[in-house]
Amino acid sequence: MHISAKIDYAMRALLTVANGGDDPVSADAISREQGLSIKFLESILNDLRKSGFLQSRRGANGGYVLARPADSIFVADVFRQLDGPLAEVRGLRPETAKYEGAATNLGNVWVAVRASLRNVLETITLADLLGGELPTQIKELLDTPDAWVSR
Amino acid sequence: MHISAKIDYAMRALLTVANGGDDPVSADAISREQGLSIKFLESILNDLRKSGFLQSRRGANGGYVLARPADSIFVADVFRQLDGPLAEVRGLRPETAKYEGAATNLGNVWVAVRASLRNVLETITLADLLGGELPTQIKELLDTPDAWVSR
DNA sequence: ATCATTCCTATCATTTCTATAGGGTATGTG
DNA sequence: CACATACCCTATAGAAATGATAGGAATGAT
Repeated sequence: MHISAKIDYAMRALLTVANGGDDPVSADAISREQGLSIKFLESILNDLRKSGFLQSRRGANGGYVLARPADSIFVADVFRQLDGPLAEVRGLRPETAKYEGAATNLGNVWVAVRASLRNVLETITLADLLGGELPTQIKELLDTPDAWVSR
Repeated sequence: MHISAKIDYAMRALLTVANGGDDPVSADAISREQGLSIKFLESILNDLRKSGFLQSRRGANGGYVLARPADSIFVADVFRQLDGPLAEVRGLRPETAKYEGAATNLGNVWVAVRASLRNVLETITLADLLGGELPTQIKELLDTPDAWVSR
């Protein structure tokens, strides 16, 4: 799974905005705090606004605030709006890919992949990430030291 | 997560070959059974051979056989050889991406994503898929009807 | 007015993805 | 030995995605 720069930047931008509370946070401020290219960031902020995650205010002292509470924005929501479905096979939904002969059961793998991604991405909110308290089953995933090493 | 045509075709090819037992299965036969473009398939079969999954035999009655037992080839192995690491963020390993300020905890999400992918892809073998019996925790993932609908 | 800031459109270089083409090479069979 | 079969290698290429950059228009606060 390739997690794109776009999603990574979008999450960082959302967290920075959420961290600012009710005060608008400007693109420039986000760009500086997170070290992101301003122009690329601008286009992502625009996507986030159009997707209903952010509200913007123009002019002096303008910037962005969350359009919804931080505990109602799940990581999965951001993925779906900016990158499309969590899991696709050759551009198809996992459950729609049909297989013949020896590959009959392969579809089950792709559906299981999607289900396991959902278990992570649909349970974590912006508020969780700001507070540093992740859901129990995520903590369990991270508690095995094995989770932190490359294979 | 985009599961590429390459991985999809590779899995289907491996399963078809595995299904043939000790008899070599030709690229042409795989292409016909699975409905895959012959030339693209050939290049994938070559990758699979170089990666140590397949053994090839040239000439009449040639084709491919598994180079290792079907119960020792995990889906994750195929991903890693053909597509690289299971999860990457901007081309980096999940645990190496560092985050500042409000995004401090974001890295945990990516590590959790990888861990959950491992729970699926590192537990399913070619033999499981041929036999139609998947590991218990995968069955549990698939048993909820929810797993089969799009979001 | 002026300045800060978002918003819009266009462009673009690079890489990845999904192939296709053509011929070279090895091997088993008759 | 000839021949058919089938893998093997290199090169090319169109399309899409990725990760930006540029310039200026619109808006809002003071």
